[in-house]
Amino acid sequence: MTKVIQIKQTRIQREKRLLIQKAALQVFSEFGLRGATLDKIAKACGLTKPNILYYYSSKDEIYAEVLQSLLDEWIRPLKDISENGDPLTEILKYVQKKLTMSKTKKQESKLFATEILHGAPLTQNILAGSLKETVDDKVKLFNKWISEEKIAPVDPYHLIFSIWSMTQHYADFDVQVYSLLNTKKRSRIFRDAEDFLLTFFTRCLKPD
Amino acid sequence: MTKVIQIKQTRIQREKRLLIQKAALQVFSEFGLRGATLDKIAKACGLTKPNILYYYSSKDEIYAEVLQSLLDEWIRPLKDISENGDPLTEILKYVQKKLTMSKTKKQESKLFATEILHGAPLTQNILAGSLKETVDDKVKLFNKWISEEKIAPVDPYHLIFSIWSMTQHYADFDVQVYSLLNTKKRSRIFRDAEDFLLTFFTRCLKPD
DNA sequence: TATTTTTTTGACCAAATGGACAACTATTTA
DNA sequence: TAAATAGTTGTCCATTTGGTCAAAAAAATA
Repeated sequence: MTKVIQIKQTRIQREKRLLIQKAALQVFSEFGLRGATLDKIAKACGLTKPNILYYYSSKDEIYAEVLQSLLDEWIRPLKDISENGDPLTEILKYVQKKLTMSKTKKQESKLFATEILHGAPLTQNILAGSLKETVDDKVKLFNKWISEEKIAPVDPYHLIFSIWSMTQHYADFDVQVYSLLNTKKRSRIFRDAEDFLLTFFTRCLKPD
Repeated sequence: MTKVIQIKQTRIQREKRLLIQKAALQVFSEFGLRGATLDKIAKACGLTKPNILYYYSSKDEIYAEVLQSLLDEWIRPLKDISENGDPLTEILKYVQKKLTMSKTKKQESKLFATEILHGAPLTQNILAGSLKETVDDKVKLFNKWISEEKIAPVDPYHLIFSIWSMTQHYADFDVQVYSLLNTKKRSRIFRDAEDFLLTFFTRCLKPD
């Protein structure tokens, strides 16, 4: 009568879970948690609804997992800012990485934005936990660079916010950005944005 | 048998429609179009669901009206940038106004962000219409200022995007911003943000 | 105040949706 | 290859939700 608990994932489980996650990311980022339905996710990955519920016990569980795996990826580039490199170069490299992510990980960016926008019901503890740790760590580093006069004295927290907002804008608000540019400029949004941002941050961070 | 069509709004109609709009803004900005329910809106304004549907024929109609009245307000400060003032001062004033709006019109900002994020289904034509007109107009002005060497040569479109993103960040991502700051800094977010942004844009836009 | 018009609401409906489950099929494993 | 385990699906159910409607209540008007 004892129920056997399965420990190791089978090949099929790995494959199908990944398939579902991909489809879910797509659907969640387009419609949000509430707008997304299991039927939409099912259609997007070619499985049936009960089949999806065989791998995940609820819609919320899928959402939580997609969000979790996204968050790890989200924090990483910030961690990569190195104490040893040239301060300005390190920061500009971070800006570039974030901008690239806006281009290649648009769905992830939008899903993350939607989550925060609606009060981060599932993310609060991560924001206040591992993300805060990393941010505080880098703030300390930035303050060190400032005291050594290697970058201009600006509030490090707001500097980080400005990098996040300006880069993520090109993913989250892409519809608006596209609407406002003509065809010519549309084809080189990311090149222009990179030029702009690098010039911008260089001017702002160069020590006096 | 002819149905009499009512032209003028009664006092009660004006009052109740406003009441519903306010509640709807609150609910839509917190839950998004799909997450918001008529019951939630009803509770938020103390009316019954059928009563709400006496004033608006559908949930979508309420959403459309709330969004419309928000958009007008949204574009206005950009229009106010004056050709006659000092270029840098005019732009900094605009930054300040937008930042203030992030503080005082948080719900509006979030609702707008959610709409764009999810593809701007109801806003596309406005983005490509009156907003684009205003933006193009100001881009021309900025380019004039650049050619007169009154501000530094930066891409005016991306300059506008940067102002929007950095200021709106404090409304849309408030949960994240709050989570990452300690109590001391939390109490003066907007002061610090203003300092940061004004320094930032001054450094970037001062002609060489 | 009597009549008409506007406003309000309880009860109801149909569609959408998250999820349960038993029966069936495919895959592993012994 | 037989037994056991994993995977799949059609069918069903309960809840939520946008919206209807007729009747009652309140307000405006004559």
